[in-house]
Amino acid sequence: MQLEQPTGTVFVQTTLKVLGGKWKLLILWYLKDEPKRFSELKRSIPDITEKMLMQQLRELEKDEIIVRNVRSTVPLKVEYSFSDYGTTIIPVLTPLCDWGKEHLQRINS
Amino acid sequence: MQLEQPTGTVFVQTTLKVLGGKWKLLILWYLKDEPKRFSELKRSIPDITEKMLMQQLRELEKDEIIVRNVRSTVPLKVEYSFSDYGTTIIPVLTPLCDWGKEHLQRINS
DNA sequence: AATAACACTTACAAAAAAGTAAGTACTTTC
DNA sequence: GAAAGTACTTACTTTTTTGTAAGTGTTATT
Repeated sequence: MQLEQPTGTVFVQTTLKVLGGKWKLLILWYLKDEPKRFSELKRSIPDITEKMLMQQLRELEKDEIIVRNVRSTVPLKVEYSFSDYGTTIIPVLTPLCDWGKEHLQRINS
Repeated sequence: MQLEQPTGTVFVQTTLKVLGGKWKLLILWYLKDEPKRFSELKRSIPDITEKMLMQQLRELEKDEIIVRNVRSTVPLKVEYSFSDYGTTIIPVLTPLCDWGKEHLQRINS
């Protein structure tokens, strides 16, 4: 009785589960250079609703890509930033971005 | 009156539009080494319905990632394979796979 | 004292993606 | 000549994802 090992197909789909959907890549893109607060993210991505932003942040947090940092300062601030583990996904983002750029140029011609 | 240039956020989302969804990465993974016929793909991915397989193949074709080749042999055969342009997406697939593999190990521990 | 900002939460609705189940037209094998 | 394979197509339903719109409790500003 031997268990099947996961294959490449499983691996690519796993990544899509973490990065997929309409907003996650967008959020990560804005977060990758510096931590951002909830309201800053909302301003960076005006089309996202607060509900969606919240939901996607929570999921990225559960997947340990980002961390939520509450600063109990006078006006309470909540900052989201890449976790150490989360930064391992940046080498995925970069080729994704590069290809998208080429593809955009291609379809606009 | 100046038009805004697309940014990195637009680029990553463009790629997701082409690769996103439940099946496309899976299909491309099976296609990347050798051309496959419709029925071969269906056998490789038993869970996909014929409708979904057809739909996703058509979309990948429209995005010019794959090509559809009808061989007018005695039993008519239709082969799907990466286009030359389509192969430019393989450097995206590879990091996607690598990260997924690491992540799977991580969440299973 | 009213208004606004912050970081959310909730109930509900609409839209998009995926699945079900059947059928088509043709060919080959038993 | 019945059954099975190939490459699809269609109508319809279910599920998943996303959006709408309002509200909460706290603090800061005018």
